[in-house]
Amino acid sequence: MATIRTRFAPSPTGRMHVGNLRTALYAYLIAKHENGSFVLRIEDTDKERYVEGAVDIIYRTLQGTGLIHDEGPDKDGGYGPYVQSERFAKGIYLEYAKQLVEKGAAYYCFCSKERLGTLKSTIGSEDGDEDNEVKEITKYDKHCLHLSKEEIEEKLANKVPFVIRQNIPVQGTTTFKDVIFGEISVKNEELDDMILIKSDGYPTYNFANVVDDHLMKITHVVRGNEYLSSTPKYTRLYQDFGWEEPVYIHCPLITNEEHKKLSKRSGHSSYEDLLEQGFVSEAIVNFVALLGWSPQSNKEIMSLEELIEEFDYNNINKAPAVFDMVKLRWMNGEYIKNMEFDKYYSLALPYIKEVIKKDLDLRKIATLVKTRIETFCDIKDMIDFFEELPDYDIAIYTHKKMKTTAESSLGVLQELLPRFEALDDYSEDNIENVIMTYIKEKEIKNGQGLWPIRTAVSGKQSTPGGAYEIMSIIGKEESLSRIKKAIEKLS
RNA sequence: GGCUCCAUGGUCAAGUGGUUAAGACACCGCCCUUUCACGGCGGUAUCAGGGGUUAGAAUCCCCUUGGAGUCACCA
Repeated sequence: MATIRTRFAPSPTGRMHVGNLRTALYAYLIAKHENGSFVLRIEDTDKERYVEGAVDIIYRTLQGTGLIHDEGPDKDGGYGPYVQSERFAKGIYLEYAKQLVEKGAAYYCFCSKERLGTLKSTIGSEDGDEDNEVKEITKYDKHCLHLSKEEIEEKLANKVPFVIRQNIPVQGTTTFKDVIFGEISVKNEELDDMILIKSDGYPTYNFANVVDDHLMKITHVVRGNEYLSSTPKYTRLYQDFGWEEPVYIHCPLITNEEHKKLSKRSGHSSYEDLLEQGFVSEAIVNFVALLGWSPQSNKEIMSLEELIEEFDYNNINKAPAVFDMVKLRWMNGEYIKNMEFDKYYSLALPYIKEVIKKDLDLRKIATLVKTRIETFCDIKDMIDFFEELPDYDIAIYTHKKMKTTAESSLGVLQELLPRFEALDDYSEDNIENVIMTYIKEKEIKNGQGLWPIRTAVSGKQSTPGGAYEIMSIIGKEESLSRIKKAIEKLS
C-alpha cells in the first residue's frame, strides 16, 4: 500500500475556525496514524479575500496545536511550490485547463456578467414570515460551448475577457465514494458547468484543488461536509483528466447551539479566540477531536500522541456535532488541574498580574486557584479580593450550616483580634494555631470560628482558599485592617 | 425551491439483528469539607413517527416528519 499523504489547504483569510482546525487535525491524524505525510498548502487564489498576516496565523496555529506538517511552503518535499499563487505564476493551472479544452471537457466562455444575470432565477419563500431568505440561482446554459473555433480565436485575439468552464455531460450520472457517507450519485443535469479559470486568470478553488491534489500525490482528501455537493464535479474532472481519484473523507459539520454551521459571522470562536478566552491549546485539540469521532477505549482526555495511536477514520460520525462550550470548559479545567505546576504558573501569571498589583505571593494565589478554574479568564473574578477588600453586605456573615450570624461573628472577631495583633509571623501554621486554639477553648464548631474570619478578610461569600491561606497571603497589616473594618461594620 | 446528506437523552456519544441501550458534559441529591471548588457515591433523561422484513429490530428496507449542507469569476 502506498504511503498516505493528506493535506491541509487553508486560505489565508483570517483566523482559524474550529471547523477548519478539526479538518486539519483529522488530516494530520489520518496521515500520522499510518506514518504518512501531512502537507500544508496555501490556497490564496482569491486575492479579494486575502488578509495580510493570515499565513502567519496558519503557521502559528499549526505550531501551537502540534499539527506539524511534513511538507509545506517552508519545507520543500519535492512537490512544491506549496503556495497556489506561486503555482499560478508558473502557469500550471492554465496549462491543465487547456488540456481539458483540447479534450472537449472544458471550454472558453465569453459571457458577460450581464448575460449571466439574465440566467438567474430567484427562489425562496416570499410568504414565509420567518426565513424569507431569497436566493438567486444560476445554471449556465452552455451558450459559449457552441462557439466555433474561429469565433473563439477571434475573441481571444481581441482580448475579450474569458473564463474557462468545465463541460459537464447533459446526460448520465456521476458517482463517487466517500469513506464516511458511502456511495453518492448525482444526475449530471444537476451539475453546473463550473468555472475552472477565472477571468483574472486565476484558477477557482475547485480546479486548483484537483490539480494540486493530483500533482502532490494526495491520497486522502479530508475536508468539510459542505464540499460534499461539489464533489461530483471533482469526480468529472478526475475522469476527464484520466487521473485516479483520492479517497474522500468528508467530515461532519460542526455547528453552533442552533445547529447551524459555524461561521465567522455566527460570532463563533476561532482557535485564536479560544486561546484569548483562556483555553489551553491541548484541550482545544482534544475537544475538537471528539467532535464527530470517539475512540474504542472510553477515554476522553487524550494527548495528540494518543489520538494518533487510536484514530481510525472509519469510525467518524455522519451527523453534525454541536460545539458545546460547556464541555470544552470542563475539559479545559481537567487540563489545568493535571498541568505541571510550572507550566501552569507561567500561563496563569499574566492573568493574575492583571488584578494583583500589590506585592503578594503570586505562586500561592496561583496554587489556590488551580483546581477551581476552568479557563484562565476565571482567575480574575476569583482573586480580586486579595488586592482589595470589596464592599460587602454583612448579611453574608449569616450562614445556617455554619451556625453563624452577624452577632456571633462580631464576638468571634472581637475576641480574636488581640491574638492576631500579638502574632507576628503570619504563616499558615501560626494562624491555624491561633484560630484552632480559640475554637477549642470556646468549644465551638470549626465553622463557627472560621467562617467569620474568612468572610472578614475576604469580604466574599466564597473564596479560593480558607482563612489561613488568605490571611497568610495578605499579611498581618492587611488582615488586621480588614478584621477591624469588619468589627466596625458589624457593630 | 432543486439536489445531496443526516436522525440514540439538553449536548458529545457507544452500539452494527438478541444489551437491564455504555460512558462523558450539564442538571439534581448525598458524602467529604472552614466557604467555593476538587474528589467520591447515587439519580433524572435517549433510540423522531408510521409501516414493513424477521422467530427476534436502535440496528435492514420504505414512507412521513424534522434538521442540515449546497446551488458564486468564495474557499
